[in-house]
Amino acid sequence: MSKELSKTYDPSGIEDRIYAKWLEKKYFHAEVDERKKPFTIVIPPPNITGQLHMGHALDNTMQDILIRYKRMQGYNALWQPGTDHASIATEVKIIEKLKEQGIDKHDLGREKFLERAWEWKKEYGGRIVSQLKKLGSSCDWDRERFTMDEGCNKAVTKVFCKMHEKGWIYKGSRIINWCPVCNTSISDAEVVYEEQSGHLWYINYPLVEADGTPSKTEFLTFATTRPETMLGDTAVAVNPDDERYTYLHGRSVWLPIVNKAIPVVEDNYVDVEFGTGVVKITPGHDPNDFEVGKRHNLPIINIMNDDATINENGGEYAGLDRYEARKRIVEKLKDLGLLVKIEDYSHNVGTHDRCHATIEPLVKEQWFVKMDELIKPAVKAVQDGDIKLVPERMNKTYFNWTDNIRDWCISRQLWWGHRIPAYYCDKCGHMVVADHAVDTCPECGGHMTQDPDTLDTWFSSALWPFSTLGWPEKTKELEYFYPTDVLVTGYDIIFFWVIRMIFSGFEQMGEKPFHTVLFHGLVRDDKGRKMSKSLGNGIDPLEVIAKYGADALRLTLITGNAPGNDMRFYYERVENSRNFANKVWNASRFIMMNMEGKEIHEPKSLEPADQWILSSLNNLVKDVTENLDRYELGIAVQKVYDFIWEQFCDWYIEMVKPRLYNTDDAESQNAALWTLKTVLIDALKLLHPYMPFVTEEIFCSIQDEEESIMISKWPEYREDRNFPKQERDIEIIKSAVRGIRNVRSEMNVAPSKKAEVYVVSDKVEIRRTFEEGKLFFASLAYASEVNIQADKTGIADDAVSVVIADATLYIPFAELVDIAQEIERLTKEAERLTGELNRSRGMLSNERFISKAPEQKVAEEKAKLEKYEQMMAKVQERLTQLKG
RNA sequence: GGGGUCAUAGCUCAGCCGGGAUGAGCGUUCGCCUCACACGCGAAAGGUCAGGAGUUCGAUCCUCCUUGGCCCCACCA
Repeated sequence: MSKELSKTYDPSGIEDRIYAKWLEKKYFHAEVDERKKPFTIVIPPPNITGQLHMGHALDNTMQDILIRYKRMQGYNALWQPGTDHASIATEVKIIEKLKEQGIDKHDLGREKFLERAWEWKKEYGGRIVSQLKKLGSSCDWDRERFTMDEGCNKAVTKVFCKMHEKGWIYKGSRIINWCPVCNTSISDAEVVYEEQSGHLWYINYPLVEADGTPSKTEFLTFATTRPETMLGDTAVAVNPDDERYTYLHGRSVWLPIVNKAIPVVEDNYVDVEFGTGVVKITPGHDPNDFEVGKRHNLPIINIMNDDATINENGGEYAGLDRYEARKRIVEKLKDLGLLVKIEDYSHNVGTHDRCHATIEPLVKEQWFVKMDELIKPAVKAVQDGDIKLVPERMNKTYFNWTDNIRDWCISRQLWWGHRIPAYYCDKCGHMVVADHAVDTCPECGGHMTQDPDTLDTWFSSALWPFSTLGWPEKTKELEYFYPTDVLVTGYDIIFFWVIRMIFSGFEQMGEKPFHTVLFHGLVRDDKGRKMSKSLGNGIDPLEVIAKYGADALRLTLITGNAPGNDMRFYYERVENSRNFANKVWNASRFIMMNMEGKEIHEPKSLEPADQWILSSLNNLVKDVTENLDRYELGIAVQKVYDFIWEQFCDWYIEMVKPRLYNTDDAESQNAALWTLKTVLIDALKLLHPYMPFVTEEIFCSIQDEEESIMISKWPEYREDRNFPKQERDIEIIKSAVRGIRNVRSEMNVAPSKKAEVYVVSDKVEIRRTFEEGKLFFASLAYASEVNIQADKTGIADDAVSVVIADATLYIPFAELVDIAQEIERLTKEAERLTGELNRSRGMLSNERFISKAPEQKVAEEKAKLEKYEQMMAKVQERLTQLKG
């Protein structure tokens, strides 16, 4: 049955072999089965450009834990996998690659470019998937999807058409964020603000005289960080309540360089406190100015080309880069004597989250999703707890966004992505939005051309929970698995993705996409810095797997961290996880070695130690299950870890060794072996979601009945394995042993010396249990035998005499340290009990409590009070005894 | 400007929404290669739970204030 196992656990080789077996047996595959309850998770689709990083590793480990746990609990567990086309990220990559070959995207043309993109997808798109497999992810790979596969495309087009019909998708000319490097518009969420040091230029505009010419004496001073935008100025604004400038009302100022008059407008947007209290208004290139312009009907002048060079509206500056134009305009203003001063100024500048180029606000015609109505059910669902965010504090972040929501700019000037299903007539300009290609204009019969733009990559991700299950077709999968259960993701994409999935789910399916969102934090480096390519501080999960095994990596990512918090990753922690895998391995190896050649049967009677460990395991099962149900993955596994290492390995296995080695008592030996095996198997099951490989490997070696731990049954709490008395007894024995070890260590007793311990105690249970018994702790130090014998000598009650190296020590039984410490402890205990007694008495003398609280509560309180009083009496008695 | 979050052992962090700081890993000190495991075993040292005030019989946990980090959102020209 069992075979020779190596001394240390070596995950390499084992993991791939086991994963291949799981795949072959189709354990990951879920079919619709009305007899079973579904449990569904959709994967946050990794980008096809992606390489597995620590964030993925964490995210997918969490999902795998939940899905394996539920699968073992008997749910029909589906982990729906897939990848994301990642419109802009991929396009950028392909452009880069083309550049290496000296090819420009536009020279290649759209069609050829897309061919390259698909080739690229074919070549690299599967890379991340194979990396996820290395991690042990139990995704149903037969159902793998892609955001640009046929079904998803259908879903996207359908949603676009539906929402357009409803008026919730519209085309409009608005100020948008323009990335001059990527040459596309981007949504607000994609803008990241970076602190940049720049300058504040104070500039004078001359007032306009009554005859329409610029004044030579009267000037208006204002400050700007972007002087070049003056080419597009169409007004100057002051606050209507600013008394300094009331004289300006109704007047105009002269726009130098451009040489024309522009009006002074009054608007509350202007902050009286800042700068000079005067703002130049450039509606074409500033979101706030755009709003001001709308309020005052100001013309919009676009002065910039898509590549952020100045266009023909910039006169002599046309063709210059924005920064070059800035330089020259400042020089010119200086020459004109209109430059007042330059201050150093540090301010936030919007940049593109992909390429970090400074974004340029531009007025362009783009497609938008109207958010005000769409967002309502999404807000309500979280408010009502219909969708739970874990940890709960994420609600605030969520509402912070929904309360300030703006329309979503969904069109991108990119080629790789879902092309907008809008068609325009070349002749009359008529537009048709349709879910099929439209060639001829229904109005004039002219030729129609499709909108060149594609959709924001998050548009398709928003539909992911139902598009992957077959929507818009009415599939049995959709019926059965939707709504899904838990979504696991990082808090950093709550706006990009989570909210958009929620409102899309309600809008398209009429139902939430999932009932729980489990957020995790960022994985940082050992110094707490974000892992990034530019810093070069990223740790490759695949390297960690290669060196320590996937189990060790998984355990490291899950422990020592509360939900939603960022975590630091460092190798010492991985080593600890690896050590734990090894510990489990060796404990199992020990048990298997002792099982060798023996027929183990369920014992007729168990010894207290066996009952103790079974009972502890029983509690553990309950604890772990409860914590998993609360998504406390870290706490749950910590408990398994402690149980296996401390209770099971350090105590139980050591306690049981004499029985294993004693061939005279076959019954006792069998009971010990049966218990070892039983406890180990259940503990392995509890550990399996976290460390799937090592647990599977051991499980398959130690028993023949079942072929895989991953489809075995999750342990359940059993009343018949609840032995509270034995738990207490063994705890006392443990504290006795600890006390003895303590004394040994402090007295520096040579390992070869034998320690004899005589217990004289009124603890009847102990006496009965270990009467003339022998506890052998090989690990105590060499040959330390602890004889616990009753009534050996007549020492005081509750004390132990330890004979070590010919000296006899007396140790108080309760603590087995010394009397002073016990007195201290008891004094504290008395203090605590005083508090408890006061509270309890207070409550019971409170009429309102007596009259209003449920009877059961009052009874409980009374019982408590009685208990406290008894405890207090005991403590007091013992204290006087000790002091006396 | 708005919001969140953190401050617990030398380091990194847990601590179950008021009741003995039970802590964990790493590190440190001491003793051990004991026939599962030195990726191990045993023992120990180390914390006025940031500071202050309040509520309470009782606060690391609740309220307020102060200080110092981190993050998100908005963005003032």
